[in-house]
Amino acid sequence: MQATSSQSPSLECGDCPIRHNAVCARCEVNELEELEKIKYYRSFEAGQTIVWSGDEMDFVASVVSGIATLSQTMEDGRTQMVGLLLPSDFVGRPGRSSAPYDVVAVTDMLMCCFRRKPFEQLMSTTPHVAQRLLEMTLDELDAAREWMLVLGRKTAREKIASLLMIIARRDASLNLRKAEGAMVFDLPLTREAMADYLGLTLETVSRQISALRKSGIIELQGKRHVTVPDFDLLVEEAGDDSDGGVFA
Amino acid sequence: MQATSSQSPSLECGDCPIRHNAVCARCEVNELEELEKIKYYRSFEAGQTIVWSGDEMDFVASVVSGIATLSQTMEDGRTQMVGLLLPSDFVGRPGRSSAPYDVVAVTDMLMCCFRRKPFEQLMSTTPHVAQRLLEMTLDELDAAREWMLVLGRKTAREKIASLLMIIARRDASLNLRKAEGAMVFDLPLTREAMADYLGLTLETVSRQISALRKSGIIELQGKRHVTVPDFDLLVEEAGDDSDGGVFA
DNA sequence: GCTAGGCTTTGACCTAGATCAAGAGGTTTA
DNA sequence: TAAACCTCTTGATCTAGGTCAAAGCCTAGC
Repeated sequence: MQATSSQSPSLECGDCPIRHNAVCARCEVNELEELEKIKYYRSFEAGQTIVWSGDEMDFVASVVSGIATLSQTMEDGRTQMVGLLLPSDFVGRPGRSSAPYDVVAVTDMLMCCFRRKPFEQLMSTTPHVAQRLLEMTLDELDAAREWMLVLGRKTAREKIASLLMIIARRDASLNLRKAEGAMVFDLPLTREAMADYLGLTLETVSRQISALRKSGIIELQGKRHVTVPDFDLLVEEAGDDSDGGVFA
Repeated sequence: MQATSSQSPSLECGDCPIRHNAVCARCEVNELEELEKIKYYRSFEAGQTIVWSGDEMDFVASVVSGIATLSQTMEDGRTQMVGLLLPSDFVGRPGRSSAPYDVVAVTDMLMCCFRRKPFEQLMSTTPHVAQRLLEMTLDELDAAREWMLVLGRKTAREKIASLLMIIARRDASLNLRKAEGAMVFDLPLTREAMADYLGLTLETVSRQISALRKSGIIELQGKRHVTVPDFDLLVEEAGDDSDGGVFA
């Protein structure tokens, strides 16, 4: 972790926006106090690399606000995004000191960090943290496997539709709405980042978005603002039987 | 779980071949006794479907011996394998009753099963089971993400080399050897299963295996018996920087 | 207002891998 | 001994998506 970052003013766990979804979700008041003692906040700017693959990583953290990507790069430059980090998602792995992926802030971010050793210590004494972390990891594993189907078997058009679907669902759940009917949201990713996530080139992403627009599946206001007139049509295009939810 | 299966004679946990790798690896003697009380064995024949996606699944299990695949299928028949289950791997998810994937026995198999409810109960009282399960799930998440790079960005030739590499590594670690120099092993999968894992067609798999043979990267005795004269050359072909290990 | 530098779109062309088709081993059944 | 079935290989052709190239749009800075 070489990136510079600013220290932020402290925040009470009780007021924390991710209090009921993050790794601390299941904690009792006394457990929360233990966490409170060792936590600290860091913020990162859009575009900043938070962790470089291979680096020592002496902390773990929860995303409080903002979005980051997790990605792998081959020697020749080909890159594949392997995860999208949204508020309440957990970064780092207890028991491992070096980072296996690059973590890059897509938007400005605030993270709630814990030094790794004290956190590991705390995990063995407060079962609710470990329980919640297991639950979150199992969800992420499901999401990764869902994505393997997208990468391995879906067409470019289906891939784009799948990504839009996930973003729309996530956005809906964030605003406590249901994923159905007409939906409006912003794309948090550039065309290139979308391509990295979908195993495509940015040109193909651009073409397929245009194609979906021409078919009336989506409407665009500017490059990033999307309207989906009928969510069911989008789901259809994604070729998806699962009524999703892993990312939700 | 509709599949018929035979009940097998009991086995002492102390003599169990996966005792030190499975979900029970960290258990103390007394914890093992608790597990012993609720475990039961089932065996399955090669080709048998162990669980159908969507089915109720009222048990969880460890693979004792044999190999199974985890896969997803779209309505139109496209399928993607999302995991390979080897001895000591865990199947099922505490807290979830319906199976998200098809689980199919590739070889004859023996599984050590636990009814889900008692297992969940036991998990909350014996921290070592939950701890180990978290560790195993994190490893699987890494493996899944490693595979996302293979599916999203590698060429057919690199995909095949990656798969051979994983199988060779796993085989070596099973026989307590190092993955290096000359290696010999059997392919546990048909060309079609390999294609399902790699997001390719079986014809492409066949062609690329022939191509690797012609380049001298591998030698074949029959269809399934493989000799790798120089493991480093294979790793080179896989285009892999990571010195692997996630599957090991 | 003008220019520079990101993003994004679109076009023309090319290629890796899919699809379609035929046949070669091998092994089970009869 | 053959017939029926697998699994696998190889060839011919097609196409989705990649590659290369050129502009179009926006915002930022001057």
